[in-house]
Amino acid sequence: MTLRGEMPRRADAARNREHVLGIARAQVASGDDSLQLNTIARLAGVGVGTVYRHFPTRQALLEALAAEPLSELAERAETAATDADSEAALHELLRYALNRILRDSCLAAVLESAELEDPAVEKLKNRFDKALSALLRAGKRENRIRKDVRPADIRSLLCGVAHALQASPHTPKHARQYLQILTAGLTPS
Amino acid sequence: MTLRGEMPRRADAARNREHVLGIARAQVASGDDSLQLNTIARLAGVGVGTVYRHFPTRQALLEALAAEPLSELAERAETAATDADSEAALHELLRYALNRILRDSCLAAVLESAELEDPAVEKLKNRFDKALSALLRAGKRENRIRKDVRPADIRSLLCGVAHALQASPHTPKHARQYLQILTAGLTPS
Amino acid sequence: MTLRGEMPRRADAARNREHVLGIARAQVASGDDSLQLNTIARLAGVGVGTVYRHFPTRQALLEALAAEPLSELAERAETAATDADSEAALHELLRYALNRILRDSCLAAVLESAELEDPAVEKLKNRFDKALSALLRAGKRENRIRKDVRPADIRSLLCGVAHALQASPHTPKHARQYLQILTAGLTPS
Amino acid sequence: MTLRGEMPRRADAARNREHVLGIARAQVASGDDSLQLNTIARLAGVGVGTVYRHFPTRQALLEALAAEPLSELAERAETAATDADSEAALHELLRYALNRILRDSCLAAVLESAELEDPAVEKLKNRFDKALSALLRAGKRENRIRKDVRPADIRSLLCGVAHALQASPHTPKHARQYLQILTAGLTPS
DNA sequence: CATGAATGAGAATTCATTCAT
DNA sequence: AATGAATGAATTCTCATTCAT
Repeated sequence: MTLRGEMPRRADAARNREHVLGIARAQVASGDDSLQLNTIARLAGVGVGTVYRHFPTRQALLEALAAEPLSELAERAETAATDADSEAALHELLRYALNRILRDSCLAAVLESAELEDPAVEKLKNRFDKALSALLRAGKRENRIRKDVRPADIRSLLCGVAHALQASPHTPKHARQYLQILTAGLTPS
Repeated sequence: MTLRGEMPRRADAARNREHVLGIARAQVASGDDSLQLNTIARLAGVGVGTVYRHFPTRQALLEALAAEPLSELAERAETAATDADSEAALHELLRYALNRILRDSCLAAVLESAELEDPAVEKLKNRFDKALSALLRAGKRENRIRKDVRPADIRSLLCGVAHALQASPHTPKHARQYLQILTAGLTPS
Repeated sequence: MTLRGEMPRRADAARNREHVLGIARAQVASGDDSLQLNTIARLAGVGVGTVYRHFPTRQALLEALAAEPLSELAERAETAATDADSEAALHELLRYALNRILRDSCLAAVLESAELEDPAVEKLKNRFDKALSALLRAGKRENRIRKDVRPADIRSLLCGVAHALQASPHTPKHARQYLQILTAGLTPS
Repeated sequence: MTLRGEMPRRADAARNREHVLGIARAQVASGDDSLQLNTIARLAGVGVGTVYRHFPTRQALLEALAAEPLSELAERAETAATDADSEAALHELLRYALNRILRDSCLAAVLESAELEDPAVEKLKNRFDKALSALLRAGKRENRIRKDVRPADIRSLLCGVAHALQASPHTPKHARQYLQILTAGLTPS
C-alpha cells in the first residue's frame, strides 16, 4: 500500500524526501515540534529549497509526517471494526491510538485539525472515522457507549487525554489510568 | 523616614501595572495568547521597559493574569469542600473550573505547569489542590471517586477536556457532554 | 551526411521554443513583466532546463519576445518611408508604435536598450532606425521636424510617453493627447 | 519649515533617522534604487530593526527620501505661480523639476504614484499640483498651453521625459532638447 | 535534447531583550 | 520609574542557475 498519490518521479528525489521526513520525525520525536524548515534542511544536509519543494508549507510537512501513523491507525481501526468482541476491540484501539499520539504530536495535530491540505491524508482520516463509527455503533447498540458520542469526539478526547498526560512527565501507568477514565466515561450513565 | 524595602508601590506604578494586566487580559480573551510584551506595551500606551519592569518574563505576566481567576477558583473550591453534598459540590466546581479555563488560557497554563515563579500564585494553586483533595477524599470514602485520582490529575484532565473542546468550535452543550464523560469516568468501575 | 552546425532545429525543439514564447508573451500581456524562467517553464509544462536551453538569459527571452512586434514595426516604418505624405506617414507610424509599446513592455525594453544580444533583433532595430531616419530627413527638409532629432530620440521619447501613460490607468484618448504633444513638440519652434 | 509631522522624540533617534536617510539617498544617487532595507541598515551601521522602526515599508522610506526635493519643488512652484511672467516661470519650473527628477528617482516615484502613505508627502504633492495648476491656468488664458493639460499630465510627462533621457547616458544638452520638445508640445496646435 | 530536482545565497521581516535618555 | 529606540539573531521564503538523470 502506498501512502502518497504524488510520489516524486526520480529515485534520488524520493530518497531525499524520505530523508527529510526522517530528520523531521526525529526532531518531533525529540520534543521539538516547531518544524522549522531551514533547521530541518540543515540537519538533513540539503538546501532549504529542497525541503520547500517537497513540503511547500509547514502543514504539508506535518501531514506527511502524520501519514504513516495515521495509516496504521486507520488499518487498525478497520480490523477492529470486524472484531466480534467490539468492546475489547474499541478499548484496544483507543489504547493503541493514545500511545501513538503520545509518541507523535503530528498525529494529534492531524486528528484534531478540521482542515487538511493533503487529500490522501484526509482520506486516511475518513477511513479511521468510518471504522470508529462502526465500533461506536456496535457499542451504542449494546448500550455500552453514550448515544451522543461521535468519531470526532473520540479523536478530540484522545488528544485531550494525551494533552493531559503531557502536562507532566507521565508513566505508562498514568496513561492506562487516564484511558480507563475515558472509556468509563464513554459508557452511558 | 519611611521604610524603603517594604514601601507600597507608587500609586502610578500600581496603576500602570493594572493597566498592562488589563490589556494583556483583553489580548488573551481575544484569542491571542502569544503575550508579546512589545505589543502589549504598545496597546497599553506604555514603554516596553515598563512592562518588563512589572513582568520580567512572559511567565510572570502569565501567572499574574492567572492570579485572579485562580484565586476565585481556590475560593470556590474551599467553599465546595465545606459543602455537605460533596458530590454535587465537586461537579459544580469542575463545571465552573472548565468554563474558566475555556475562557482564559492562562489559567490552564498555570494549572498545568509544574513550576511557578510567583510564590503567591503557587500558594493559590496549593489552596485549590488542598480543597480539591478534600472533595476527592470525601468522594473516595463514598466510593464515588476512583482511589487513584489526585488533585493534579483533576487539573490535568480538566485542561485536557478544555483542549479537546478547543480543537473545534464548541458549544456549551459540548462542554457539558465532555464534562459528563469526565465525571462519569472518575467513578470507580 | 547532413551539415551539423547549420541543421535546422528539431521539430519538437522548435515547437517547444514557440510554446515557451507564447506563454511568456501571455505573461507579459497579463502585466507580469518579471519573466521568471521557472514560472514560465511551469506554465509551459516544460522543464526549466528547456527554457534555459532556448533562452540562456532573461535578455535573450526578452529580445525573442520583442522580435515579432519589432519586425512588424520595422516593416511599417519601411513602408512609411516610401509614403509620399511623409508627415502623415510619420504620425501614423508613431501612433502605431506607441500602441505596440503600450501593449508589449518587451518592445519598449528593446527599443530603449543600447546593447542587444541577438544580432537578428539588432538588425531589425537598425532597419527601423534607417526607415525612421528617412522619415525624419524628409520632415527636416520640409522644416516640420527639428534638426536635432535622431531616430534614437524618437525611440526614447516614445518609450517615455508610454511610461508617462502607464503611470496611471490611461485611456486611448489620453494616449492620443500625449502623442499630439510629442508630435507638436517635434516641430521646430 | 519642518517636513515631518512625526519627528522622533529623542535626539539620537532623529540623528539615526537622518543617517539612514542619508545612506539611502546615497544608494539611490549611486544608481541603486532597490532600497533594500537590510543593505541600508548594514551601510548605516545600525540594526535592521532600526531601519524598520523608522521606515516600516520600502514605500515609507521612498516617500521620506522624496520629501525634501518634493518640498523644494512645491516651494519653487508656489513662487513661480506668483511670477508675472508665467511663461518663463513655468519653463523654468519644468527645467528645475526635470533636473531634480533626473538626480533623484524617488522623486519621480512619488510624482507618478497615485497612492501615498505619508499624508505629509501627499500634502506637498498637492501643494505642487495647486501651484502648477495656477501656472497652467495662466498659460491657457494666454493660449500658450493646451486646454486639456492638467497638473497630473505635467507630472507624468516630466517623468516620461526623464525616463527617455535615462534610457541612454544623457547630456545636459539632451535634457534641454527633450524639455524644449515637451514645452513646445504643450502649446496648442 | 529535455527534464525538473537541488542548490543556497539573499531578501524581507519579526521580536525578545537591553539600555541610553 | 518610565520610556521607547536600538539591537540583531532568527526565521521564513524566493528565485536564478546548475546539473544529474
